[in-house]
Amino acid sequence: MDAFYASAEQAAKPSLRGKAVVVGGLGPRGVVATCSYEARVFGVHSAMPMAQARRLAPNAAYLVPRFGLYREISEQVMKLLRELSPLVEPLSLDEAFVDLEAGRAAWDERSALLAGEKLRADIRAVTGLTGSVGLAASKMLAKIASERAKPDGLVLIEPGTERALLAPLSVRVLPGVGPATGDHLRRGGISTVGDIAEAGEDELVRLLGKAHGVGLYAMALARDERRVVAERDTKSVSVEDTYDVDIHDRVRVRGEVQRLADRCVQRLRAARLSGRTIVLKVRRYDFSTLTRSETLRGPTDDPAVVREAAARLLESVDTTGGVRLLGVGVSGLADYTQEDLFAQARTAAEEEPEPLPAGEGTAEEAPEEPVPAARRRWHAGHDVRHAEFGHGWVQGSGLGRVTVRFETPFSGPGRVKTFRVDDPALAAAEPLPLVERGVPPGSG
DNA sequence: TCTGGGGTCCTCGGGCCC
DNA sequence: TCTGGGGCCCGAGGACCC
Repeated sequence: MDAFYASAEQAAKPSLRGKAVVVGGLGPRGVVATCSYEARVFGVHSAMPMAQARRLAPNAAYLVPRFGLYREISEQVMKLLRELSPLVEPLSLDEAFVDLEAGRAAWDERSALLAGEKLRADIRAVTGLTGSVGLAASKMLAKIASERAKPDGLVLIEPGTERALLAPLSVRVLPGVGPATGDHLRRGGISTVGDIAEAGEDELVRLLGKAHGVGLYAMALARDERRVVAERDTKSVSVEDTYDVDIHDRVRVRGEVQRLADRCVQRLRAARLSGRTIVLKVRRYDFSTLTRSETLRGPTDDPAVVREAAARLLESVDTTGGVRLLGVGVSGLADYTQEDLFAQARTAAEEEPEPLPAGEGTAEEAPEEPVPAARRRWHAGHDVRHAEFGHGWVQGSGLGRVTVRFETPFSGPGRVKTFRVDDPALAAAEPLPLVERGVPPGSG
Protein backbone atom coordinates (compact mmCIF):
# COMPACT_ATOMS: atom_id res chain seq x y z
CA MET A 1 0.00 0.00 0.00
CA ASP A 2 1.23 3.49 -0.78
CA ALA A 3 1.85 5.82 2.20
CA PHE A 4 -0.66 3.57 3.89
CA TYR A 5 -1.71 5.35 7.10
CA ALA A 6 -1.68 8.76 5.46
CA SER A 7 -3.66 7.51 2.46
CA ALA A 8 -6.26 5.95 4.72
CA GLU A 9 -6.63 9.26 6.57
CA GLN A 10 -6.98 11.17 3.30
CA ALA A 11 -9.67 8.76 2.16
CA ALA A 12 -11.51 9.24 5.45
CA LYS A 13 -11.10 13.03 5.48
CA PRO A 14 -11.90 14.78 2.18
CA SER A 15 -10.38 18.07 3.31
CA LEU A 16 -6.95 16.40 3.50
CA ARG A 17 -6.87 15.03 -0.04
CA GLY A 18 -4.01 16.52 -1.99
CA LYS A 19 -2.56 17.96 1.24
CA ALA A 20 0.48 17.21 3.32
CA VAL A 21 -0.53 14.69 5.99
CA VAL A 22 1.77 13.37 8.70
CA VAL A 23 0.76 10.43 10.91
CA GLY A 24 2.70 9.59 14.04
CA GLY A 25 3.18 10.28 17.72
CA LEU A 26 2.21 13.85 18.56
CA GLY A 27 3.94 14.06 21.94
CA PRO A 28 7.23 15.90 22.41
CA ARG A 29 9.13 12.71 21.58
CA GLY A 30 6.97 11.46 18.74
CA VAL A 31 8.30 10.30 15.38
CA VAL A 32 6.71 10.12 11.94
CA ALA A 33 5.11 6.75 11.16
CA THR A 34 4.00 7.62 7.62
CA CYS A 35 3.40 10.78 5.65
CA SER A 36 1.60 11.54 2.41
CA TYR A 37 3.55 12.13 -0.79
CA GLU A 38 2.58 15.79 -0.53
CA ALA A 39 4.44 15.95 2.80
CA ARG A 40 7.49 14.15 1.38
CA VAL A 41 8.00 17.11 -0.96
CA PHE A 42 9.02 19.11 2.14
CA GLY A 43 11.57 16.46 3.11
CA VAL A 44 9.42 14.75 5.72
CA HIS A 45 9.89 10.98 5.93
CA SER A 46 9.23 7.97 8.16
CA ALA A 47 11.13 7.76 11.48
CA MET A 48 11.87 11.49 11.47
CA PRO A 49 11.33 13.22 14.81
CA MET A 50 7.96 14.94 14.74
CA ALA A 51 9.50 18.24 15.87
CA GLN A 52 11.68 18.25 12.79
CA ALA A 53 8.72 17.41 10.55
CA ARG A 54 6.81 20.37 11.98
CA ARG A 55 9.66 22.68 11.13
CA LEU A 56 9.84 21.36 7.58
CA ALA A 57 6.06 21.28 6.97
CA PRO A 58 4.41 23.60 9.49
CA ASN A 59 1.12 23.63 7.59
CA ALA A 60 0.70 19.89 7.23
CA ALA A 61 -2.08 18.03 9.07
CA TYR A 62 -0.66 16.12 12.04
CA LEU A 63 -2.64 13.05 13.07
CA VAL A 64 -2.40 10.24 15.59
CA PRO A 65 -2.47 6.76 14.02
CA ARG A 66 -5.75 4.80 14.12
CA PHE A 67 -4.61 1.20 14.03
CA GLY A 68 -8.12 -0.19 14.26
CA LEU A 69 -8.99 1.42 10.93
CA TYR A 70 -5.72 0.37 9.30
CA ARG A 71 -6.17 -3.20 10.52
CA GLU A 72 -9.61 -3.42 8.95
CA ILE A 73 -8.29 -2.20 5.61
CA SER A 74 -5.33 -4.55 5.91
CA GLU A 75 -7.62 -7.53 6.42
CA GLN A 76 -9.55 -6.64 3.27
CA VAL A 77 -6.32 -6.53 1.27
CA MET A 78 -4.92 -9.75 2.75
CA LYS A 79 -8.18 -11.46 1.84
CA LEU A 80 -7.67 -10.44 -1.80
CA LEU A 81 -4.11 -11.78 -1.66
CA ARG A 82 -5.27 -15.12 -0.29
CA GLU A 83 -7.62 -15.44 -3.24
CA LEU A 84 -4.48 -15.48 -5.40
CA SER A 85 -2.55 -18.05 -3.40
CA PRO A 86 -2.54 -19.90 -0.11
CA LEU A 87 1.07 -18.77 0.33
CA VAL A 88 0.73 -15.22 1.62
CA GLU A 89 3.37 -13.86 4.01
CA PRO A 90 2.37 -10.56 5.62
CA LEU A 91 5.32 -8.34 6.55
CA SER A 92 3.26 -5.64 8.21
CA LEU A 93 -0.24 -4.20 7.96
CA ASP A 94 0.45 -2.86 4.48
CA GLU A 95 2.85 -5.28 2.83
CA ALA A 96 2.96 -8.99 1.99
CA PHE A 97 4.71 -11.53 -0.20
CA VAL A 98 2.52 -13.77 -2.37
CA ASP A 99 3.74 -16.93 -4.11
CA LEU A 100 1.73 -16.68 -7.33
CA GLU A 101 2.96 -19.98 -8.74
CA ALA A 102 1.91 -21.88 -5.64
CA GLY A 103 -1.59 -20.51 -6.11
CA ARG A 104 -1.52 -21.11 -9.89
CA ALA A 105 -2.41 -17.43 -10.21
CA ALA A 106 0.52 -16.92 -12.59
CA TRP A 107 2.99 -19.12 -14.45
CA ASP A 108 4.80 -16.71 -16.76
CA GLU A 109 5.42 -12.99 -17.22
CA ARG A 110 2.18 -12.32 -19.06
CA SER A 111 -0.04 -14.06 -16.54
CA ALA A 112 1.86 -12.40 -13.69
CA LEU A 113 1.30 -8.96 -15.16
CA LEU A 114 -2.41 -9.69 -15.59
CA ALA A 115 -2.71 -10.97 -12.03
CA GLY A 116 -0.83 -7.95 -10.70
CA GLU A 117 -2.98 -5.41 -12.50
CA LYS A 118 -6.17 -7.18 -11.51
CA LEU A 119 -5.02 -7.18 -7.89
CA ARG A 120 -4.35 -3.46 -8.00
CA ALA A 121 -7.80 -2.81 -9.43
CA ASP A 122 -9.40 -5.04 -6.79
CA ILE A 123 -7.55 -3.27 -3.97
CA ARG A 124 -8.74 0.04 -5.31
CA ALA A 125 -12.34 -1.16 -5.62
CA VAL A 126 -12.48 -2.78 -2.18
CA THR A 127 -10.52 -0.25 -0.11
CA GLY A 128 -10.58 2.96 -2.14
CA LEU A 129 -6.79 3.09 -1.75
CA THR A 130 -3.92 2.48 -4.14
CA GLY A 131 -1.43 -0.32 -3.84
CA SER A 132 1.74 -1.10 -5.75
CA VAL A 133 2.91 -4.48 -7.01
CA GLY A 134 6.41 -5.82 -7.59
CA LEU A 135 6.74 -9.01 -9.63
CA ALA A 136 9.94 -11.02 -9.64
CA ALA A 137 11.48 -14.43 -9.12
CA SER A 138 12.41 -13.94 -5.47
CA LYS A 139 11.36 -12.09 -2.35
CA MET A 140 14.27 -9.70 -2.46
CA LEU A 141 13.63 -8.73 -6.07
CA ALA A 142 9.87 -8.50 -5.63
CA LYS A 143 10.45 -6.12 -2.76
CA ILE A 144 12.82 -3.97 -4.78
CA ALA A 145 10.33 -4.00 -7.67
CA SER A 146 7.47 -2.89 -5.43
CA GLU A 147 9.57 -0.01 -4.07
CA ARG A 148 10.18 1.11 -7.62
CA ALA A 149 6.50 0.72 -8.47
CA LYS A 150 5.36 3.17 -5.77
CA PRO A 151 3.16 5.05 -5.84
CA ASP A 152 0.26 3.36 -7.59
CA GLY A 153 2.27 1.29 -10.03
CA LEU A 154 3.48 -2.15 -11.08
CA VAL A 155 7.02 -3.23 -11.90
CA LEU A 156 8.16 -6.60 -13.20
CA ILE A 157 11.80 -7.62 -13.10
CA GLU A 158 12.41 -9.89 -16.07
CA PRO A 159 14.30 -13.09 -15.46
CA GLY A 160 17.88 -12.74 -16.66
CA THR A 161 18.05 -8.99 -16.04
CA GLU A 162 18.42 -9.17 -12.27
CA ARG A 163 22.16 -8.78 -11.82
CA ALA A 164 22.47 -5.95 -14.31
CA LEU A 165 19.63 -4.17 -12.58
CA LEU A 166 21.11 -4.61 -9.11
CA ALA A 167 24.74 -3.78 -9.89
CA PRO A 168 24.55 0.04 -9.89
CA LEU A 169 22.17 0.26 -6.92
CA SER A 170 23.26 1.24 -3.42
CA VAL A 171 23.98 -1.61 -1.01
CA ARG A 172 21.14 -0.16 1.06
CA VAL A 173 18.55 -1.75 -1.27
CA LEU A 174 19.57 -5.19 -0.03
CA PRO A 175 17.54 -6.60 2.84
CA GLY A 176 19.52 -6.46 6.07
CA VAL A 177 21.69 -3.51 5.07
CA GLY A 178 20.83 -0.56 7.27
CA PRO A 179 22.80 2.52 8.29
CA ALA A 180 25.43 0.63 10.32
CA THR A 181 26.18 -2.10 7.77
CA GLY A 182 26.03 0.47 4.97
CA ASP A 183 28.72 2.58 6.69
CA HIS A 184 30.77 -0.51 7.45
CA LEU A 185 30.74 -1.54 3.80
CA ARG A 186 31.50 1.97 2.58
CA ARG A 187 34.58 2.11 4.79
CA GLY A 188 35.64 -1.12 3.14
CA GLY A 189 35.29 0.56 -0.26
CA ILE A 190 31.96 -1.07 -1.08
CA SER A 191 29.01 1.17 -1.95
CA THR A 192 27.04 -0.58 -4.71
CA VAL A 193 25.61 -4.06 -5.07
CA GLY A 194 28.05 -4.57 -7.95
CA ASP A 195 30.93 -3.79 -5.55
CA ILE A 196 29.75 -6.63 -3.29
CA ALA A 197 29.66 -9.10 -6.16
CA GLU A 198 33.16 -8.03 -7.16
CA ALA A 199 34.58 -8.16 -3.64
CA GLY A 200 33.74 -11.84 -3.29
CA GLU A 201 32.30 -13.91 -0.51
CA ASP A 202 35.49 -14.18 1.57
CA GLU A 203 35.84 -10.40 1.77
CA LEU A 204 32.17 -10.01 2.78
CA VAL A 205 32.57 -12.61 5.52
CA ARG A 206 35.71 -10.84 6.70
CA LEU A 207 33.84 -7.53 6.90
CA LEU A 208 30.49 -8.64 8.29
CA GLY A 209 30.89 -12.07 9.80
CA LYS A 210 29.74 -15.45 8.59
CA ALA A 211 25.97 -15.33 8.49
CA HIS A 212 25.60 -11.78 7.28
CA GLY A 213 28.48 -11.97 4.82
CA VAL A 214 27.40 -15.18 3.13
CA GLY A 215 23.79 -14.04 2.94
CA LEU A 216 24.60 -10.62 1.54
CA TYR A 217 26.97 -11.97 -1.08
CA ALA A 218 24.24 -14.32 -2.32
CA MET A 219 21.74 -11.45 -2.45
CA ALA A 220 24.17 -9.34 -4.46
CA LEU A 221 24.28 -12.11 -7.06
CA ALA A 222 20.46 -12.07 -7.08
CA ARG A 223 20.43 -15.46 -5.39
CA ASP A 224 17.58 -15.54 -2.88
CA GLU A 225 16.02 -18.92 -2.17
CA ARG A 226 13.91 -17.83 0.80
CA ARG A 227 10.46 -19.37 0.58
CA VAL A 228 7.20 -17.54 1.13
CA VAL A 229 5.96 -18.78 4.50
CA ALA A 230 2.30 -18.32 5.25
CA GLU A 231 2.29 -18.75 8.99
CA ARG A 232 4.99 -17.66 11.34
CA ASP A 233 4.83 -18.34 15.05
CA THR A 234 5.14 -15.31 17.31
CA LYS A 235 8.49 -15.41 19.11
CA SER A 236 7.97 -12.67 21.68
CA VAL A 237 5.40 -10.24 23.04
CA SER A 238 6.37 -6.88 24.48
CA VAL A 239 5.09 -3.45 25.43
CA GLU A 240 7.06 -0.29 25.94
CA ASP A 241 6.42 3.37 26.65
CA THR A 242 8.51 6.42 25.98
CA TYR A 243 7.73 9.14 28.49
CA ASP A 244 7.25 12.75 27.51
CA VAL A 245 9.62 13.71 30.32
CA ASP A 246 12.34 11.51 31.82
CA ILE A 247 11.33 9.74 35.02
CA HIS A 248 13.72 10.23 37.93
CA ASP A 249 11.62 8.99 40.83
CA ARG A 250 12.57 5.38 41.52
CA VAL A 251 9.17 4.65 43.07
CA ARG A 252 7.44 5.86 39.93
CA VAL A 253 9.80 3.76 37.78
CA ARG A 254 8.80 0.68 39.77
CA GLY A 255 5.13 1.53 39.33
CA GLU A 256 5.50 1.96 35.58
CA VAL A 257 7.28 -1.39 35.28
CA GLN A 258 4.39 -3.07 37.10
CA ARG A 259 1.87 -1.46 34.75
CA LEU A 260 3.87 -2.51 31.70
CA ALA A 261 4.12 -6.07 33.04
CA ASP A 262 0.33 -6.19 33.36
CA ARG A 263 -0.21 -4.83 29.86
CA CYS A 264 2.28 -7.33 28.47
CA VAL A 265 0.48 -10.22 30.16
CA GLN A 266 -2.86 -9.01 28.82
CA ARG A 267 -1.42 -9.17 25.30
CA LEU A 268 0.10 -12.56 25.99
CA ARG A 269 -3.21 -13.94 27.23
CA ALA A 270 -5.20 -12.41 24.41
CA ALA A 271 -2.92 -14.33 22.05
CA ARG A 272 -3.35 -17.46 24.19
CA LEU A 273 0.38 -17.68 24.82
CA SER A 274 2.68 -18.07 27.76
CA GLY A 275 6.42 -17.59 28.00
CA ARG A 276 9.52 -18.50 29.97
CA THR A 277 11.80 -15.49 29.60
CA ILE A 278 10.92 -12.11 31.05
CA VAL A 279 12.77 -9.12 29.58
CA LEU A 280 13.05 -5.66 31.07
CA LYS A 281 14.13 -2.83 28.78
CA VAL A 282 15.38 0.52 30.00
CA ARG A 283 16.36 3.47 27.86
CA ARG A 284 18.19 6.06 29.91
CA TYR A 285 18.22 9.84 29.67
CA ASP A 286 21.19 9.67 27.27
CA PHE A 287 19.39 7.18 24.96
CA SER A 288 21.66 4.31 26.01
CA THR A 289 19.51 1.19 26.11
CA LEU A 290 19.96 -1.87 28.22
CA THR A 291 18.00 -5.08 28.71
CA ARG A 292 17.89 -7.50 31.58
CA SER A 293 16.25 -10.89 31.31
CA GLU A 294 15.43 -13.84 33.46
CA THR A 295 14.40 -17.30 32.33
CA LEU A 296 11.88 -19.12 34.51
CA ARG A 297 11.70 -22.87 34.93
CA GLY A 298 8.54 -23.05 32.91
CA PRO A 299 6.25 -20.82 30.83
CA THR A 300 3.83 -18.53 32.60
CA ASP A 301 1.04 -16.09 31.80
CA ASP A 302 0.53 -15.16 35.43
CA PRO A 303 0.62 -11.38 35.90
CA ALA A 304 1.99 -11.71 39.42
CA VAL A 305 4.90 -13.85 38.22
CA VAL A 306 5.77 -11.47 35.39
CA ARG A 307 5.45 -8.44 37.68
CA GLU A 308 7.77 -10.00 40.24
CA ALA A 309 10.36 -10.98 37.66
CA ALA A 310 10.28 -7.52 36.08
CA ALA A 311 10.66 -5.91 39.51
CA ARG A 312 13.65 -8.17 40.30
CA LEU A 313 15.29 -7.26 37.02
CA LEU A 314 14.77 -3.56 37.69
CA GLU A 315 16.73 -3.85 40.93
CA SER A 316 19.89 -4.57 38.91
CA VAL A 317 19.52 -1.38 36.86
CA ASP A 318 20.84 2.03 37.80
CA THR A 319 18.21 4.63 36.86
CA THR A 320 19.82 7.68 38.41
CA GLY A 321 19.91 10.36 35.78
CA GLY A 322 16.43 9.42 34.62
CA VAL A 323 14.80 7.01 32.17
CA ARG A 324 13.02 7.97 28.95
CA LEU A 325 11.65 4.51 28.08
CA LEU A 326 10.61 1.41 29.94
CA GLY A 327 9.51 -1.88 28.43
CA VAL A 328 8.52 -5.37 29.52
CA GLY A 329 8.54 -8.38 27.21
CA VAL A 330 8.09 -12.12 27.30
CA SER A 331 9.85 -14.58 24.99
CA GLY A 332 10.46 -18.29 24.88
CA LEU A 333 6.78 -18.66 24.06
CA ALA A 334 4.63 -21.74 24.26
CA ASP A 335 1.47 -21.80 22.19
CA TYR A 336 -0.54 -23.09 25.08
CA THR A 337 -1.15 -21.82 28.58
CA GLN A 338 0.95 -23.82 30.96
CA GLU A 339 0.73 -22.33 34.39
CA ASP A 340 3.81 -22.34 36.51
CA LEU A 341 2.33 -24.23 39.41
CA PHE A 342 5.19 -23.48 41.76
CA ALA A 343 4.84 -19.75 41.16
CA GLN A 344 1.07 -20.02 41.32
CA ALA A 345 1.27 -21.53 44.77
CA ARG A 346 3.79 -18.95 45.87
CA THR A 347 1.57 -16.03 44.87
CA ALA A 348 -1.82 -17.54 45.62
CA ALA A 349 -2.24 -15.49 48.74
CA GLU A 350 -1.36 -12.27 46.98
CA GLU A 351 -3.53 -9.93 45.03
CA GLU A 352 -5.68 -11.87 42.61
CA PRO A 353 -4.98 -10.88 39.01
CA GLU A 354 -7.97 -9.99 36.86
CA PRO A 355 -8.30 -12.70 34.27
CA LEU A 356 -9.36 -11.55 30.82
CA PRO A 357 -12.73 -12.96 29.79
CA ALA A 358 -12.20 -15.69 27.22
CA GLY A 359 -12.20 -14.42 23.67
CA GLU A 360 -11.88 -10.77 24.60
CA GLY A 361 -9.60 -8.49 22.66
CA THR A 362 -6.34 -6.85 23.63
CA ALA A 363 -5.94 -4.05 26.11
CA GLU A 364 -6.27 -1.29 23.56
CA GLU A 365 -9.67 -2.61 22.48
CA ALA A 366 -10.94 -3.15 25.99
CA PRO A 367 -13.65 -0.71 27.03
CA GLU A 368 -12.13 2.13 28.97
CA GLU A 369 -13.22 3.34 32.34
CA PRO A 370 -15.79 6.10 32.03
CA VAL A 371 -13.84 9.35 31.98
CA PRO A 372 -15.29 12.51 33.49
CA ALA A 373 -16.32 14.81 30.63
CA ALA A 374 -14.00 17.57 31.75
CA ARG A 375 -10.99 15.25 31.51
CA ARG A 376 -11.76 13.70 28.12
CA ARG A 377 -8.87 13.66 25.67
CA TRP A 378 -9.50 14.49 22.03
CA HIS A 379 -6.83 12.97 19.78
CA ALA A 380 -6.02 14.74 16.53
CA GLY A 381 -7.53 12.78 13.66
CA HIS A 382 -9.92 10.65 15.70
CA ASP A 383 -13.57 10.47 14.71
CA VAL A 384 -16.33 12.14 16.71
CA ARG A 385 -20.08 12.59 16.48
CA HIS A 386 -21.92 15.75 17.44
CA ALA A 387 -25.61 15.62 18.34
CA GLU A 388 -26.42 18.45 15.98
CA PHE A 389 -23.68 18.56 13.34
CA GLY A 390 -23.14 14.85 12.84
CA HIS A 391 -19.90 12.98 12.03
CA GLY A 392 -16.52 14.68 12.02
CA TRP A 393 -12.95 14.42 13.23
CA VAL A 394 -10.76 16.23 15.72
CA GLN A 395 -8.53 18.79 14.05
CA GLY A 396 -6.91 19.87 17.27
CA SER A 397 -7.50 20.60 20.91
CA GLY A 398 -6.06 22.66 23.70
CA LEU A 399 -6.90 25.38 26.21
CA GLY A 400 -10.17 23.66 27.00
CA ARG A 401 -11.33 23.75 23.38
CA VAL A 402 -11.58 21.12 20.67
CA THR A 403 -11.81 21.93 16.97
CA VAL A 404 -13.81 19.54 14.81
CA ARG A 405 -14.15 19.31 11.05
CA PHE A 406 -17.50 17.87 10.02
CA GLU A 407 -17.05 15.65 7.00
CA THR A 408 -17.26 11.99 5.97
CA PRO A 409 -15.49 9.97 3.26
CA PHE A 410 -18.28 10.90 0.85
CA SER A 411 -19.22 14.39 1.92
CA GLY A 412 -16.61 16.57 0.28
CA PRO A 413 -14.57 18.99 2.42
CA GLY A 414 -16.52 20.01 5.51
CA ARG A 415 -16.88 22.93 7.89
CA VAL A 416 -14.85 23.51 11.04
CA LYS A 417 -16.39 24.27 14.44
CA THR A 418 -14.90 24.69 17.90
CA PHE A 419 -16.39 23.40 21.14
CA ARG A 420 -15.53 23.23 24.80
CA VAL A 421 -13.74 19.93 25.52
CA ASP A 422 -16.54 18.97 27.90
CA ASP A 423 -19.38 19.75 25.48
CA PRO A 424 -21.96 17.03 26.21
CA ALA A 425 -23.14 17.01 22.59
CA LEU A 426 -19.74 15.69 21.47
CA ALA A 427 -18.81 12.01 21.65
CA ALA A 428 -16.07 9.76 20.31
CA ALA A 429 -17.15 7.78 17.21
CA GLU A 430 -16.04 4.78 15.18
CA PRO A 431 -14.37 5.31 11.79
CA LEU A 432 -16.75 5.19 8.82
CA PRO A 433 -16.22 2.74 5.94
CA LEU A 434 -14.11 4.18 3.12
CA VAL A 435 -16.12 2.61 0.30
CA GLU A 436 -19.84 2.54 -0.29
CA ARG A 437 -21.42 -0.34 -2.17
CA GLY A 438 -17.99 -1.20 -3.55
CA VAL A 439 -17.57 2.24 -5.11
CA PRO A 440 -14.44 4.06 -4.02
CA PRO A 441 -14.70 7.75 -3.18
CA GLY A 442 -14.21 10.04 -6.15
CA SER A 443 -15.13 7.44 -8.75
CA GLY A 444 -18.88 7.92 -8.79
C1' DT B 1 17.38 17.23 14.75
C1' DC B 2 17.22 14.34 18.66
C1' DT B 3 15.61 10.09 17.98
C1' DG B 4 8.23 5.36 18.62
C1' DG B 5 6.58 0.73 19.14
C1' DG B 6 6.45 -3.85 17.88
C1' DG B 7 8.99 -7.27 16.33
C1' DT B 8 13.11 -10.55 14.16
C1' DC B 9 17.71 -12.36 13.76
C1' DC B 10 22.71 -12.60 14.74
C1' DT B 11 26.89 -12.47 17.65
C1' DC B 12 29.51 -13.05 21.55
C1' DG B 13 30.95 -14.36 26.14
C1' DG B 14 30.28 -17.26 30.07
C1' DG B 15 28.72 -21.34 32.43
C1' DC B 16 27.74 -26.09 32.35
C1' DC B 17 28.14 -30.80 30.87
C1' DC B 18 30.24 -34.56 28.58
C1' DT C 1 43.70 -33.83 39.01
C1' DC C 2 44.33 -30.69 35.27
C1' DT C 3 43.37 -29.13 30.61
C1' DG C 4 40.78 -28.74 26.43
C1' DG C 5 37.03 -28.80 23.14
C1' DG C 6 32.34 -29.09 21.43
C1' DG C 7 27.54 -28.33 22.10
C1' DC C 8 23.96 -26.08 24.35
C1' DC C 9 21.65 -22.62 27.05
C1' DC C 10 21.45 -18.09 28.94
C1' DG C 11 22.00 -13.16 28.98
C1' DA C 12 23.27 -8.87 26.78
C1' DG C 13 23.70 -6.03 22.99
C1' DG C 14 23.34 -4.53 18.21
C1' DA C 15 21.32 -4.17 13.71
C1' DC C 16 17.44 -4.19 11.00
C1' DC C 17 12.54 -4.00 9.39
C1' DC C 18 7.88 -1.72 8.89
